Amino acid sequence: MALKKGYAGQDCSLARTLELVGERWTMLVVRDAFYGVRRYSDFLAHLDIPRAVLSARLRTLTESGVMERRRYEESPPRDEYVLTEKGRRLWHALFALLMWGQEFAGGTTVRRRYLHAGCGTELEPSGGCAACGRAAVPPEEVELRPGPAADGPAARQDPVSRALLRPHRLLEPLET
Amino acid sequence: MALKKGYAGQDCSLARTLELVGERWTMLVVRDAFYGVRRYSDFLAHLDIPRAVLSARLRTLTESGVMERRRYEESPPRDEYVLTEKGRRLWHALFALLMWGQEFAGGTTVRRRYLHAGCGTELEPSGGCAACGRAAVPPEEVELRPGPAADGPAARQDPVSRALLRPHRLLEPLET
DNA sequence: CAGTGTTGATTCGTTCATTGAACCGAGTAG
DNA sequence: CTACTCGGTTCAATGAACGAATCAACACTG
Repeated sequence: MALKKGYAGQDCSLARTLELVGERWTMLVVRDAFYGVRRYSDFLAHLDIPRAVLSARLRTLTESGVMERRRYEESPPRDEYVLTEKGRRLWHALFALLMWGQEFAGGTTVRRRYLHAGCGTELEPSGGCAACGRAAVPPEEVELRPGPAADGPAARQDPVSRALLRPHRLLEPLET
Repeated sequence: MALKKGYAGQDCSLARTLELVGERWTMLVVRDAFYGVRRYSDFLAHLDIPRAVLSARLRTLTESGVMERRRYEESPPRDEYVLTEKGRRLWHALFALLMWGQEFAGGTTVRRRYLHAGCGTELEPSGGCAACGRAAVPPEEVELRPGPAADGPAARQDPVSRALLRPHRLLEPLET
């Protein structure tokens, strides 16, 4: 996991959470999985992550039950990595971190907007929907849309980034 | 920050957030700050963190405006580290990670409970209060109480851990 | 059926971060 | 003067991340 002894001695839910998803890159892999990324090569292209690290992260995520490796084609054999229920439940934590970054670490450019699908309202920073009165919108009901700064000069040009310029339901496989 | 180039190329709120609070130990330092820990030696005793790492984390947290270093005694000169508004706004993300760990990474033992102070209701996993209908309870209104497994055999014995066995309002300085 | 391309990796040398112990300096109490 | 506490820094050893190269399985092309 992390370094020498994990967070030994910290018998705390947060420490245990960080053992699973607190390593470098792990949360970004999970974020991409919410965005609909499923294939090794797509994670690789979108994250600019060393291959060895991506392999290691996908392995620990599947071993801990956050993601699941699934054969979706027999010939040629192709596997995909998808979030399990356990993984999907990370949405609120991930969204909270995202909103915090948008407010405090971002500057002014909004690259992506998160809407409550159907209702069409933008999600609250708390992850709820003001229009519906839902305190916690599950990721299946969230639609991702490009924000005003989505296609700016600093935008990435890989296939995944381009695919994310189209409105897209979270967790649905991405069309690259 | 992190390794060679941070998360260069990931122009995303989440990546920027992780640049600030995604390093090893950082979130645990922030958690302790919510618990009321303020002094270098108390972080050290409670976290079992190498001194060099604690110094580095406190420095980056103050440099990025998440925490503030404050002189609270002139002779002998003593400083304390407290969360800024920017830091306090991390509460919801931190609480979401905590709840996820309690459900999925914890086992069955609940060491701490989080109540809406005044109202006395236990917080929802979403961070809201069902009784008051508040979608997002701010940390100032959260009371921390020991749960059933708080004083179990695996409990730490440092002064900070012992102080946390008493009911305690978040962010209030801890009496050690 | 040899050559080329794609996918999903592993291996390896270099660079960087973490660890834990030792050390240090300011200040104070005895 | 000595001892002790607080809040660090320094240092050698270790482990993780990086990026490039390589590899194996399979499909497609000519």
